[in-house]
Formats: sequence, structure tokens, C-alpha cells
Amino acid sequence: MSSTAHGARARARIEVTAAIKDAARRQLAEEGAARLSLRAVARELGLASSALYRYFPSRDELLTALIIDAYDSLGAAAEAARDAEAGAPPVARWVAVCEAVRRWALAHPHECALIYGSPVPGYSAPQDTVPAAARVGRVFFALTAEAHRDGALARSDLPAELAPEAARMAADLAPDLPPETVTALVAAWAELFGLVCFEVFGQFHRVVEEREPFFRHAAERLAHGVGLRR
Amino acid sequence: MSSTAHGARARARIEVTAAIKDAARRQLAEEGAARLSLRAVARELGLASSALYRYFPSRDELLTALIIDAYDSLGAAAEAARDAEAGAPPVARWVAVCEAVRRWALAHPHECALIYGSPVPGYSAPQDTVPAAARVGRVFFALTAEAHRDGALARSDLPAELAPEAARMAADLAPDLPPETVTALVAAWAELFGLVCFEVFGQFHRVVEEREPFFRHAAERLAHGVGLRR
DNA sequence: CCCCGCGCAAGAGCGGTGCTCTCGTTTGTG
DNA sequence: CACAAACGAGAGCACCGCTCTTGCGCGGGG
Repeated sequence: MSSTAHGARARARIEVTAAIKDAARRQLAEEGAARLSLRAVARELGLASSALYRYFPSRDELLTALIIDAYDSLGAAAEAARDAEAGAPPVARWVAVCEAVRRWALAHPHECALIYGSPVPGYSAPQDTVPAAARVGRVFFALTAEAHRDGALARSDLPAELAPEAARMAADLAPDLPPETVTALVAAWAELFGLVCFEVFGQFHRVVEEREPFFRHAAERLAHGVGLRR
Repeated sequence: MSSTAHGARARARIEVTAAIKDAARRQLAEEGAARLSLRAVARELGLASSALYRYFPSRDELLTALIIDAYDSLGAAAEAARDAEAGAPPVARWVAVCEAVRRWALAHPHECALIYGSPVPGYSAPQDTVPAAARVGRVFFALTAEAHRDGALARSDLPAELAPEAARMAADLAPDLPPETVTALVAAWAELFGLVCFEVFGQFHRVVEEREPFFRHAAERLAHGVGLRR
């Protein structure tokens, strides 16, 4: 009984927790984070609203769980795109990953808003979400590191005032990449999400119409800026 | 009497409206858009909550007014930075405007979240906000157009699949600029706000530490990507 | 100049929210 | 087998956005 000692209970708990997250995710996709209501989730599950507090201590904790899941989902989509083009030249893989990120964001706009839009509650707990958030970034770093090993990475220079910070970032994030590449990667990462969020949040409304080729071209330029040349 | 026919009444109305917006802006800065409460605004003004509905038909309408004001405030900050360096070379002016945008966003994080973060209510009215939103963009377009007139703009090429869309955007936004420049400008605009929002929303936490030189360098690279060379 | 009417603020009230506390019941384990 | 921990339900608190009704007071046309 020790393996399933509290196994039945624990399994039920896991199932209910997952059901709560599923219902919440559904509501999130339909209504957005601001409209996500614990009571509505409870109603959908046929539970009393107070029962949910056995599983999540607050609405914000539930949102945090959804945030982590969203990061994971996005990271998985990016990794899949990277691996799908394992043999392709670095720029093509880079663009493929960027397009996967964009597709994920367009398919899950509210999840995208949850993780890259404004922090929803007063202030969310960033600590739990940090490892999950890093997963997407790692895809770009790994891609670039591979290109670097293959000698397909152009180098550039860096203003002196940025050299120490670039060295520190490189040591933290990718010791095998040149500091100016790491700096460019971090900037490209932020710029990519600027492009994606602008489209998802409607800032391109009546500005950019043919968004796919526009985005592809922008992603290619980002790759070029990082130093990928083919 | 025609000019001030309902003048006394109208003036009072304008004053109260402004007081409501001021109080709301204060709460927005302290608590964020999600926590902005009509009742709290009414309490701060010593009014009954129902009285506010004489001035704004709903909470979302009040938020829309704040959004427009925020766009205006940001646009004014950008214009001031552009005009402050009227004689400087284009790249320096570009970077100055970028830094002004960043400073504004860091000083008004919740306003920044309001306009560039996820849409707060179920879905806000974009139509009223479109002209205000364009104001910041115009600063970058005007700057680049000036550089173009002075012959300080490098040209680049564009993939064929993007040519029609680039021509359309150029016709809409800046007929005096080459289409590939307009395309690059729109992308740079989105990328700039990616950089700014990532910093404001905390995505650079424990990643980028020396953010000013990092941002300046990124802004210079954006200028270079648009074609500004000096 | 005066009185009518419109604009305004107040209050009560509806349905909703997050969250807490209490109270039976179930359930797995020592 | 009995005990304790986990659990669900329900009532209740304070707050929210929003509506409706009521009564007051000031502005402006006769």
C-alpha cells in the first residue's frame, strides 16, 4: 500500500487540479485573463467556489500555474520547429522557430497576453515562472551556438561601454558564444516578441495587412542582425 | 450668450471630468489598470459612485479616455526629444527619441501596460484610439523622412513577395520614403516596443542588468537597420 | 425678476467577484 | 477500528460595475 498509500487521494487530487486548470484555460482562451473567474470555473466543474481553495490558494496562484503552462507550451512549439528542420541552414531554422512562435501566439492570444502582456494581478510571482520562461530563449541560443560551431556566425563589434555587461550576460547565458552575439541575441529575443505582440494585440490593425511575408522578412533581418548569414 | 450659453454648466462639467481622469490616472499609476475601481475614484472625489456615470458611461470608457491620454503623453515626449536635438545627425536623434520612449515607459509603467500590454477589458474600442496611437510613430517617420531628404538614408532590398505590401504601406504611411524603408520602419517600431516592454514588464529581470547602455546599443542597431548611417 | 426645468448627486439595490470560516462527511492509515 | 487528515458545501463579508429612482439646486428663458 505504500506506493499507493495516499495514491488514490493523490491521484484524485492531481486529476481535480488538472480539471481546474483545464477549465480555467478554456475560460482564459474565451474571455481573457481579466475575466477569468474562480466562481465560473467552479460552476463549470459543479463545485462550490470555496472548494477550489483546496487546490489553489488564490486566483493569482491559479494564474501563475497557467502562466507556467503557457511558457511550457510556447517552448515546446519552438523546440518542435527547431527540431523539424534539423538539417537546414541556420537562418532557415531561425526563421522557422520565429514563425512557430508567431503561430503559437496567434493561436493562443490570451496565453500570449498572460506571459508577455502586462502583469495581470497587482504583481505576480516571477520566481516560479523564471525557469519556464527561459525555455523559449534557450532554443534561439542553442540554434546560434550550433551555427557558431559550424563557423556560420559573423562577428561584429560592441561599444566599449557595453563590453562588461556583454561579458557578464555571455557568462550567464551562453559561455560558448561571443559576448556581442549574446547581446544581439537578447535584443533580438525582445524584438521578436515586439513584432509578435504588436500583431497579436492589434497594433498592426490597418497598418500591416500581409503579415506573414512581413514577419518572415523581419525574422530574417533579426537573424542577420545576430550574425547568422546562411 | 451663445458662446457661454451653457458655458457655466459646461465648464463645470469639463472640470469634473478632468478631476475624474486625474484621480483615475493616480489610481492607475498606483494599482494598475486591473485594480482601477470606479468606486474608489468616486470615494477619492467625495462623490457617489453612481455620479460618475454622468461623465463616463462605463468603466471601459474611462479607461479608453486614459488610453488616449497616455498615447498623447508618450507622443509628446517623443516629439520633445526629437525637437530637442534638431541639429544633430539622424542616428543621434533617432536614439534620443528611442531613449525618450524608454524613459516615458519606465516612468509610467502602468500607462505603458495600458497601451502596449494586453487589452484590459473584454475588448476595448480601438477606433477612438487609432489617431492618438499614430502620434509616436509619426515622430520616427518624420525623422527618417528628413534624413532621406538630406541623403543620409541607405537603401536596401526587399524580397519580391513583400514588394506589393511594402508599396501599399508606403502609400499609406509615408509616400516620400522608399517602400523598403517604410517596411523597416514599421518593424523597427514594433521591435523598439518589444525592447521597452520587456524591460518595463520585467522580462529582463536577472538577464540584462546594465540596461541603459544595452538599450542605447539596441536603438543604434535599429537605426542602422532602417538605413540611417550617421 | 422669477419660476420652470434640466442637470446633477445621492441612495438603494441587483448580480457578480475573491476569499474566509465553519461544519459535516469521506477516506486512508497507524 | 478509531482517529485524523483531507475534502466539499454553504453562509457570509467586503468589494465591484452598473441601474433606477428620488429630490435638490442652479442656470437661463419668459
